[in-house]
Amino acid sequence: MASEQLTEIYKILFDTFGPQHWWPGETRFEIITGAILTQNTSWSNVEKAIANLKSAGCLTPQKLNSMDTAQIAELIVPAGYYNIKAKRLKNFLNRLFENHQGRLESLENVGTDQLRQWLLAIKGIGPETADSILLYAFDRPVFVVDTYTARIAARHRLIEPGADYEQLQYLFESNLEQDIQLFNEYHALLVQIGKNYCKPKPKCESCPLNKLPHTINFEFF
DNA sequence: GACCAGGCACATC
DNA sequence: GATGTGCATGGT
Repeated sequence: MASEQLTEIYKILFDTFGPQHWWPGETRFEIITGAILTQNTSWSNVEKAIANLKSAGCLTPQKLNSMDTAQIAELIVPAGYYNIKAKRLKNFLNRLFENHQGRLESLENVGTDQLRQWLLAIKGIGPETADSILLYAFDRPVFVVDTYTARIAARHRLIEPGADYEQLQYLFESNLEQDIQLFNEYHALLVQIGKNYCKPKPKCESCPLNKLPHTINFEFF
């Protein structure tokens, strides 16, 4: 049964790594900004960009919205893809000011499905970024899927290799309690073990999940 | 120097 | 609908 396996995996990960305290970020807007900046980028690089924005006093919707794309790009260089990410931040802000007067609090009243659609309609926000924002900035019970989630689920035979985002999300959401804190911790723990063991060149021999009764199959990768 | 990172949009077939 | 490519810095 998938739910039992998912619960067992969670237990091992939590016992091994402990609470991850996600999302790192002092404000809701910092979390949203980080979610866009971390697209296909290591968090250590994102931290430098966030620090630049903070020390420039730009980490609020109002301040960032008053800057042009080139100015933003300059500050977020360490995060990589800085031109496209500056545009994506502007896309988000443009929509936030058009529809909600630049007030993030105004989004609190929007239903989860509707908020997800609103986010996905912004160019540069895909399913993972949208769901990260929903879970970590707006405390909605949405499971965040990323490349590690896909690899780990496939290696443990929980899903077909090549499964798409929706299928992976359904696997977790339909087999776990709809618990915001559980979803928060689970995704963070998957990233943690992913970074350490579940890379394209995996280190399965020493992986804590290798103790599980079901085997990991390398043939797919 | 190669490989990888907490994706996404767009072109092409 | 599936597959390929550009975007870019910084750590291992």
